[in-house]
Amino acid sequence: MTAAGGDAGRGLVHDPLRGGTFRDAVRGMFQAALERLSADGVVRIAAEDLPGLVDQVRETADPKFGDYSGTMAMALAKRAGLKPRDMAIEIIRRLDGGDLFEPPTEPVGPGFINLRVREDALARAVVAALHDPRMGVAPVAEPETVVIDFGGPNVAKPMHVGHIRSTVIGDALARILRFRGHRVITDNHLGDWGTQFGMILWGWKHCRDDSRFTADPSAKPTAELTAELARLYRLVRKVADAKPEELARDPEAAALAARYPDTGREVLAETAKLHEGDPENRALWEQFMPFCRAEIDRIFSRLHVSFDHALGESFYQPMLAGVVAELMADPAVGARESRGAIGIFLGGEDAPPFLIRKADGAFLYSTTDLATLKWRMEHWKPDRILYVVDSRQGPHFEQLFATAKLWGCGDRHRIDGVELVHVAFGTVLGEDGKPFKTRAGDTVGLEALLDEGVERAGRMQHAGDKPQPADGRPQHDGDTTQHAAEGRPAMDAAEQRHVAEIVGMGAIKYADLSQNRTTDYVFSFDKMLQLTGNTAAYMQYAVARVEGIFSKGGIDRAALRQSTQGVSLSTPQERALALELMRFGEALEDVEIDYRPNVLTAWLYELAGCYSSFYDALPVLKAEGAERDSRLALCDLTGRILREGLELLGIGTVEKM
RNA sequence: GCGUCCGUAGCUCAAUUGGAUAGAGCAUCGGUCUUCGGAACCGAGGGUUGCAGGUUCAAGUCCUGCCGGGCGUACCA
Repeated sequence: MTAAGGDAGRGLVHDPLRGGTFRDAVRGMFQAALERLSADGVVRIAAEDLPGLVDQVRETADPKFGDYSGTMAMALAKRAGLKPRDMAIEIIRRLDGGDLFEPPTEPVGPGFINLRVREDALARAVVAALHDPRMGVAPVAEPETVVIDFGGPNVAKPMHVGHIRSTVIGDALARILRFRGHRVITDNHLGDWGTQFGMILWGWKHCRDDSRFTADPSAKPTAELTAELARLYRLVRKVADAKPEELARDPEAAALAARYPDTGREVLAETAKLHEGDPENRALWEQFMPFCRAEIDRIFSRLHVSFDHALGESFYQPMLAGVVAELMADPAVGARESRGAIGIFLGGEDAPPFLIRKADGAFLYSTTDLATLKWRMEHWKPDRILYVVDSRQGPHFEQLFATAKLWGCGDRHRIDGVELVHVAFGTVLGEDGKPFKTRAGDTVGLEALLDEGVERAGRMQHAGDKPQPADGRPQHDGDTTQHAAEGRPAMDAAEQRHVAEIVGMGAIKYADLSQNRTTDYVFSFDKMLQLTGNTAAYMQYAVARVEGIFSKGGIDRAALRQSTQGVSLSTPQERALALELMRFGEALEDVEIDYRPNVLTAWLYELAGCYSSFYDALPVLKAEGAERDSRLALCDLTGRILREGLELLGIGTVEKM
């Protein structure tokens, strides 16, 4: 028997008491009803149409319509020559809600079939989740090996605010897929072999500032060398581009451009020499690389992002010539010479070919990506590879994937089954609505953003939340405790710094993750660092309130989680909270469908909102008996799920803030 | 030119991929404040979803045309 719809199709349990979702249970019910409908001859439904119809089960737009809704009656009606409403009635007649749902009554509007979860079923599901270390979310039935390629900064090139997207989105997807039960392999595909290194080599040779480097640069602290390399990169880039308006603003670059008019070509020559194994360039590269990697590690570690592997472009360098030879020898691919370069003509003669070797003999991004793909196929045998990369590289990935399928990447049988996905994200725009240029020198640096986020979070801790006193005392005077808002727990300076780091970092990550990854967004310091409203701080605050209840009440949470006592959901706030808690698994499933972390942020915001309303309306510690225990159980589960949900986004939580 | 993505409230963004009355945050205005933490809660105002057609039970979403913009378009990554 095959179930349909979402994970149900992969044989997951439908029972919300055993890690299934209510949504899957509803889908299972509709599937059975539709099969009966077809058997009874009301309307013929082909087996292959069933999943699509059953997937039309979703949560309702408004609680007044119940909790879940099926819309397939309206689509089916025409085929059967029935009115949508009559078709809905035929379906309802065959729908068995079991002991999970209120018996459906009659269709609403043009033919919506609405279902409401029974209160006792919801309460039992909450208790089951309370007892479950995974909080009611079962792992996927068929785990896959998923390689996620993200981060991938260019070394020796300073990171700016546009660089956090790949890192933050990729890290969140890795965590979520792992929690879902997949075997996830993360790889930081560092740009350590490209043209930017040619710029640095040229700069090192022509305009290195010796006052910053006396004898042996490797004796210098990491920060000094990397800062000088960054300076050289920015400078040489301007000289090589030789744009009059840029040179007009930078006398040093202008002077160099006048002295070395052929810098652009020379930079490419330095790159080519490095690739050919020129001893001097190779030695410099080896000298710089540990510092560059240390610098990158430092930033990623501050972001709490780690990778299973960091195999940069240089790692694949020895394989590139072989890849090109293979592609040329393979008639299925037909790579050939054109205008001195070597390319693959995927779209016929008219469309631009996929170039894999330049006329000067140097290899390209595309060559490295093909070698990388082959290496990953051989060593990791993935079912899926996700590339979390800027959407502007869409055409590159189309060509890459098309070539990979033609070529086979060393395993022609296997490649057909591998899902290659460009998880594209939009561009970060400046306040003027134009993209931040990686190449423009004056963008907001990533580290400055992180520092400012932490600083603002720190200031918030000292902000008096009551209205300003009449005597106009300054609100922020640097004092760490005296003017803290009443009711806030006391913290020492070290704790405060820790909290500020978590909250500040969370705000920045959340600001990015909460938007649809595919749309461009306008970067705003203030928006990025906001701490009220729909922000990570809102969820972190809800967690801290949960913690506050348990510490103030001296509650034994371990005992609470083993309690066999049921919960009661008699108020609207308790019911709404409970229902939201049970949708954790649905949210995670939906994230994976399109690799969209903002589905999770939106749901977490809903959940935290339900908790805040619950918290505001109903006493917990001051409630009595079974009611108190029931509410404590809801608090515990909410705290755990919020914490886990944030963790899956790479965002930390604190017990006090 | 061709390809591609986009245009939603004053601002920044959502919208379960064709579903019900297009939702949030910020900003504005009003209320909650002797009860577990006010980074909170409750409420109000604010929209011809760029424009014009079309498809159907149903369109911000799909199709056509126009207007405006982003990005890409052979040896950067």
